[in-house]
Amino acid sequence: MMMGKRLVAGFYNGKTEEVARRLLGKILVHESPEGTTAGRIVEVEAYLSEGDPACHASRGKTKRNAPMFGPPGTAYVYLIYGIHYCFNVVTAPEGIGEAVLVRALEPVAGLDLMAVRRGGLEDKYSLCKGPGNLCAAMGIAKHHNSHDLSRVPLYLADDGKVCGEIVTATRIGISQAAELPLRFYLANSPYVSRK
DNA sequence: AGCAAGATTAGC
DNA sequence: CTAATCTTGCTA
Repeated sequence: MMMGKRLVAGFYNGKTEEVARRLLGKILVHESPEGTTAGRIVEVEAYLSEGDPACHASRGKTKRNAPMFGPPGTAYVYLIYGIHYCFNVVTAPEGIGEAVLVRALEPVAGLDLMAVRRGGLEDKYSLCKGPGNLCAAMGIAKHHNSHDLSRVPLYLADDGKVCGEIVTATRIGISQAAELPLRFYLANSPYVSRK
């Protein structure tokens, strides 16, 4: 299944906010043993190393956030509230702890498998809505932590499709630095978790 | 060794 | 608005 060109290292050049915006419209693909699922990124949030206490890396490197300090294009996957996984793309150069949280996808392949993973949910607009939900639908879990996103089975690709207007907003679900404009989503997408 | 907090979600 | 559920990191 061809989902476009894999993203290469140069894609991550520039500030994390810019890379976050650049990730909108790109495709996340998971070729799992159960089948392939893929979704177009429609909503993201940037987490920065400086002036951003909401960022997991803001208090230095620990066992948990270590992948955030790895090379750009690394996956940072963690369990939140003991129940849901959150999927991030490491964006800053190695040694700097920054990442982009993917908050919503427009499903583009493997919708049936996504529905099964979501417990029979059939509404395509809800399949990958929210960071925990998209991980469930895509079959992303803790064993993907630290994975190199230029390689199978989990990778990012660009199918060349141009995305529309980008809206800048504040991040969801955080208590610190909640006023920073670090959330970005596609204005015309019905798959965004919240407008 | 104990404990509070957490980039969420579904259900009342 | 709250419970569910568990790993991590900080404090003692």
